[in-house]
Amino acid sequence: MGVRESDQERDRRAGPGWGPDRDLPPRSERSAFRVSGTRHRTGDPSRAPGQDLQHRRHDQEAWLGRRPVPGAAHHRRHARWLHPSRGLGAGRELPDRTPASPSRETGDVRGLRLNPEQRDAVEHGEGPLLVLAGAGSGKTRVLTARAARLIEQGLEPTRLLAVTFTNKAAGEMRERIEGLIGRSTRGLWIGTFHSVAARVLRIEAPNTSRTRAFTIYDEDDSIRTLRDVMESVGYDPRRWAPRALRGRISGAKNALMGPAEYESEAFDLLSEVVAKVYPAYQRELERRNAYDFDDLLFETVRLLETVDGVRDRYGARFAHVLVDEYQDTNHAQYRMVKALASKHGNLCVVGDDDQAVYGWRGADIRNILDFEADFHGAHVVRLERNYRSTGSILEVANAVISRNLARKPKRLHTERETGDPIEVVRCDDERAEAAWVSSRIAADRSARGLNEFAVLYRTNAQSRAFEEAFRRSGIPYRIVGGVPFYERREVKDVIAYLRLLVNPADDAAFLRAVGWPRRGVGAKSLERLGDLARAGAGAGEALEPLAAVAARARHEDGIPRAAARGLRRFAEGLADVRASLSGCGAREALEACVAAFGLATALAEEEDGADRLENVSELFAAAEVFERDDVEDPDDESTDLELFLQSVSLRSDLDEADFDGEAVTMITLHNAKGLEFPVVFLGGLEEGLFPLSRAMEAPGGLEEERRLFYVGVTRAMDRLSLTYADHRWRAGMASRSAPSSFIDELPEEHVLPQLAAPRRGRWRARDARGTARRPPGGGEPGSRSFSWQRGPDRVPGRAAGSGADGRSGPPGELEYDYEDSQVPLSLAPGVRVVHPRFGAGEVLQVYGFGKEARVEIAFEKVGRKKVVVAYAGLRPDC
DNA sequence: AACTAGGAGTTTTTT
DNA sequence: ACTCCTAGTT
Ligand SMILES: Nc1ncnc2c1ncn2[C@@H]1O[C@H](COP(=O)(O)OP(=O)(O)OP(=O)(O)O)[C@@H](O)[C@H]1O
Repeated sequence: MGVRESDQERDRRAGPGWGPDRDLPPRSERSAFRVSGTRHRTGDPSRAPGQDLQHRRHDQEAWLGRRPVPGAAHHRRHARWLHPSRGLGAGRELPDRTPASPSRETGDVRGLRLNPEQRDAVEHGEGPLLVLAGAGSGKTRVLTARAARLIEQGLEPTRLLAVTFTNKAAGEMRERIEGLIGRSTRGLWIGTFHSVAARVLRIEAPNTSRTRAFTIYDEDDSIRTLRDVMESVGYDPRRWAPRALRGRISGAKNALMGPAEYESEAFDLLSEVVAKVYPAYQRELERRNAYDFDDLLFETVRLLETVDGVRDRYGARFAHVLVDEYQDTNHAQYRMVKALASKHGNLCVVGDDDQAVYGWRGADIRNILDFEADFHGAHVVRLERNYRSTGSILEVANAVISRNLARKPKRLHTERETGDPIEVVRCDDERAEAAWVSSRIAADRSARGLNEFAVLYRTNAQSRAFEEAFRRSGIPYRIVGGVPFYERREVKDVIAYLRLLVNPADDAAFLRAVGWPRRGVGAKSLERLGDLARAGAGAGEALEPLAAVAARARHEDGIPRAAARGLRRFAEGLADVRASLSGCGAREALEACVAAFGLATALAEEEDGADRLENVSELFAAAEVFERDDVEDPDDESTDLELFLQSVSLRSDLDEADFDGEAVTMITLHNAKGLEFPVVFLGGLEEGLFPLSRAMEAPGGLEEERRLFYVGVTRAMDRLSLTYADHRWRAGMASRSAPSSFIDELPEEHVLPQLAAPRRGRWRARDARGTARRPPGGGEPGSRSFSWQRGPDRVPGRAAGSGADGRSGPPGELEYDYEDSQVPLSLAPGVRVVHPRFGAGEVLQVYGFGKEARVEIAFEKVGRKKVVVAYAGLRPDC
């Protein structure tokens, strides 16, 4: 995962005399070494902390003269967080002030250049502190420097808690602090709210209803569980979408509303259902020894606020609490912070209300705006100088954000040169957009390293076109976030076995594992198994885990012979694996499961078996190098496997096989918050996509989208290009869209006159002839909300003329010919056609183009059907 | 029980 | 496009 690194890089350069860190090879190589260095530690918990440090130092020496073995770099956990823009981009800034002496000895972090306000914040003593400042003003630098300074002044790292909003930010902060103090930050609690909460819950397990080995349910697990629960409470999951229920419950938990509170506030039909299901769902999670994401926060707050002594214990344990991106905290997080810092009030939060982009998750900007009133006597620092971007970029950012009405005015200035104007590029479609970006990068490649480029976008789906373009032109890239590989079916399946090993009560894992590979156990048998569990429990008693019932499944219980055997063997297999494991290593456990249940064989036989196997072997690699240091604590006795699984659920680890070499970064705007890149391409600036129409449905949605745009703009250090496409494939259908309204908000003087990317392929609009055929209103009323929206204004004259082949088509039609397109499309919604078998009908919807094109047709006789144009033999009905 | 086709709902953003 | 679920088939 890419994260801002240049700061750290600069910080390193700041001190030519800074301990062993001087003369570092490029970042990536260092991480490569860390891989081998830290591998020793994995699975060797007996090693004393001191030894560990020595190891690290040893590695550091090795950096001086050696280059790493290529390929050794995979999966060192922090490596992934390194900022792509490390290196060149970062180096253009003058070195920071040189410290008087190597800081490792003196404990001086002031070699890091800080302006007076920043220094004020860094050196602020006890008591609450708020740094409220705009983008690129050095907030994170302050937070990091402050942490480093506290440690250098002798505070044990274990007594520091630093909380961030995303995993990337957490990893990055650790890196930065380590960079500053030149040694390991072992024992420092640093992580996301969720991971910190999970850790508290592990340590405090005796004070909770769960054991230390609890499972963390992700959204998918939650929904499945809810479905089960709904059924047992008597609601039909087809009538009430479990997904919607989950949303409500999640919202409630983040507002710290338990089932009882929720019930009293039920206000509509759905919430009445929720009120019934919520308590049952909580009981079920407890039975399964599981928490869902939101429980982590909820339970931690409950623990801190209501269980005697817990809050004081953590209050005493942490002398200081630091929170980054505070504007994105929701109520539960706020209460958690408050409880943790209540004893001493040493709470330092930094944030920017203009970058609040998680409202949809319950984040409340008031947390930061009211901080002063809330934490009495808080010291407030404001930073107004931006150190990141050129004048043009900053002006654009200022202009954009000033459009927001619900906002405290704030203006950033920079001393940097004006720089190049930003550019806005119009493209035909997403492929043209991606092609333009990639040709741009290819052209600049000689001048800049690929790590200096980033492509930002609103939705993950947009990465695909870029990916293809980069692949075509041989430009290495890395995708941050996206669909994580552990969300793939096969990976989840394999992980289910591990989960069951660790937490036998995890029915969701049981159901997954028992269903794959096939072992003669079907839905009926599983239902019977559930009956058995119910029969075995007395009234009010918790049901026995399904995995346990499975161990004694018998034909006499009404389970088919084969199924009963399958169940028993499954249970035995698990028991065997459990018995055979000598240690608690994740890799070891994985291997044992794969071997015992023939998982690899089963996978290999599947459709894209090779790919799936590949993914599973990546899982192996991830398990292999899993390190517990980030989650390690003297009070935390969890095993490696337990921690590994929890990390997986928290998405804090594992990644696709990304590598640390030179590569363009592709990342969503949300994920990019907090990062910086010399050259930024921000794609998809189209009305409906960005600002995203769905997001605008919520109150304040447009302003939040605009803040997100502001975040995007302010990621750029030197150059910024915005692109939009006239046509785009969205959700399986072609759409046209207008340029984003955000483009109109840009100050002209800083924008290069519009460019248009060269055309690729052929999107042709046909009009003129046949206009009469156009259906009134442009589409079928029943056919979703889609319409071609070909206003007369959009199709000047005969557009691109008739097709290359001279054929003309119906009106309002979009035609897209890529090189391989052989079937010029002459279909559009509303057109009447005749099918050789189904007869006459009217086109409702067109999916895809060329050979792949399919149309949905409402036939007069047989109703709606989807047919493949290339094979259907459709003729116009005239 | 296992497989398959068809359908329905999603495709914002993240922990 | 895509995944997941359901219903109907084998
Ligand atoms: N006093 C300073 N002197 C030189 N460079 C600085 C100074 N303060 C910050 N910077 C640089 O400015 C850039 C932005 O800093 P930082 O990331 O800490 O800002 P931020 O306020 O956290 O930004 P954002 O809100 O956008 O995440 C970094 O490259 C950092 O190294």
